[in-house]
Amino acid sequence: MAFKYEYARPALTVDCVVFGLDESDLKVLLIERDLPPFEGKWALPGGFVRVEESLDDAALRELEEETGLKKVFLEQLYTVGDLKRDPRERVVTVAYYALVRLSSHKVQAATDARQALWFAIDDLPKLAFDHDKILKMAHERLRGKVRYQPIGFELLPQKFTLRQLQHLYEVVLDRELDKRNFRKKILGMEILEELDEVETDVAHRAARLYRFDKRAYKDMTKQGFNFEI
Amino acid sequence: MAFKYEYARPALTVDCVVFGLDESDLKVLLIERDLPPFEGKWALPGGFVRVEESLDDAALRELEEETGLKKVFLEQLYTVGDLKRDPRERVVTVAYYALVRLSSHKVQAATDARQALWFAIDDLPKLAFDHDKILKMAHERLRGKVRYQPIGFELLPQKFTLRQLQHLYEVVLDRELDKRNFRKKILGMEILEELDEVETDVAHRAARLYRFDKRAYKDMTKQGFNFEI
DNA sequence: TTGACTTAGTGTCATTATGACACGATACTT
DNA sequence: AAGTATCGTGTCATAATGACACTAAGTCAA
Repeated sequence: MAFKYEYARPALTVDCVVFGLDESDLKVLLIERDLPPFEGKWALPGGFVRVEESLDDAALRELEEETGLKKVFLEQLYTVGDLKRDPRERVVTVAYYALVRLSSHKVQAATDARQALWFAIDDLPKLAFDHDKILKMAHERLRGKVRYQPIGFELLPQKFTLRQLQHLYEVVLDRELDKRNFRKKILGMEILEELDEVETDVAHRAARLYRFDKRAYKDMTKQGFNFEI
Repeated sequence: MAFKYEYARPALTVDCVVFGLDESDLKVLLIERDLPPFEGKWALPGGFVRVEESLDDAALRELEEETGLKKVFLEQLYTVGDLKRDPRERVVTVAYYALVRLSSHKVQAATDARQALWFAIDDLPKLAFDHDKILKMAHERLRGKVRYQPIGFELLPQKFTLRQLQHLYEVVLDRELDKRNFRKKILGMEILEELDEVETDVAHRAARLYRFDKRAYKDMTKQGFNFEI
């Protein structure tokens, strides 16, 4: 009990909503808590912010400690500070959301977590604290932002087919898109690099692979281009 | 020094970027600090979050204490927690932005502030801490959000002319809009209530007054309507 | 009262963007 | 060789956008 202050201070934590995508669903990574409160319950990965680290660093550190994930796309979401959200004491949490390429990251539980598991967003367990509220906000943010910022690519492998890209938008936006119109629109933006490769290991005609051309996108935004699906 | 914790805790504050609109400019409300650090410098109104109040309440309280403003539109913006942003110690601040009807609120400096003054957004003084960075974020958020959420009305009197509404968008978006197209678009949305009143005290033909019909807007959003300028 | 001045209020048309829609080509499987 | 699954492609009707100019109404000053 070495730190003393004149006025009471809320505890400060970070929590992360980690999204991933597979062939069928949008998924969220949850951990099973290994400590009270809510021991044994599912929760968002997260933990206390250290006094000598930035908020972003805290989120990245907790993510790695509890799930093994590194170098993921991470953006701040919202800060929640309701009075009774933690039964122990006043805790303010800075929530983040992260997007990961599901196929290329192995998750592994570690500190403070018995296990880390992917859940389909339509089939979630009950969550500890007010994490269901945070998760819902993150989902809404993703749905909104994916339409006007090219962040969806963070959910796909670096090389992907147009089918996969369309599938991403269909899953995140939760509605079907017309194949021809989608291809017309996304190719018309000229932000995809067409590769001389096709997908492998499929039992039918293989589709061409593309890569998101970040450079081209940045150049175009400077000239007033707006991404929009 | 009555409060002791096992680990060091950052201090937690709130800061508010308050926007107002007059006949010519978008304005921001700043206070002249009456206490160190940055005593005598201009800054965003804000202050420490009490352990028994929510973040939103803290923002509203600080706003009233330092500027006299009550019952304003307020939304959370971003949480900033860089290590050296406050010279005294680690301070994490939850930033908010507020929109007020400039004409109907008198501002008055109080606690911790020598004075509170409106500054045109293109003619700001140097600010304390990293408040210029926060202000810039708030401005970008406003520019972005005003296009797809009907929050601009918070900057106008309850009864306004289409000229004033168009002027709002021109000032916030920083580009000219075509009068006929603007009127066609906004009236076509059917979210404005046409009043049987015209503006007064103008030295030319008086324009009709309108009022934002929140009820109609809410009903329409439920049916999939999207506001967009 | 009249003429000058200032802003209100209004419609068309060309261009562009959107959204609906179907089929032959290709590659793998049996 | 036939079967099957997905790839990859174009047209057309409809809707949305954006450019553009004049008359009407009211105030003010001579």
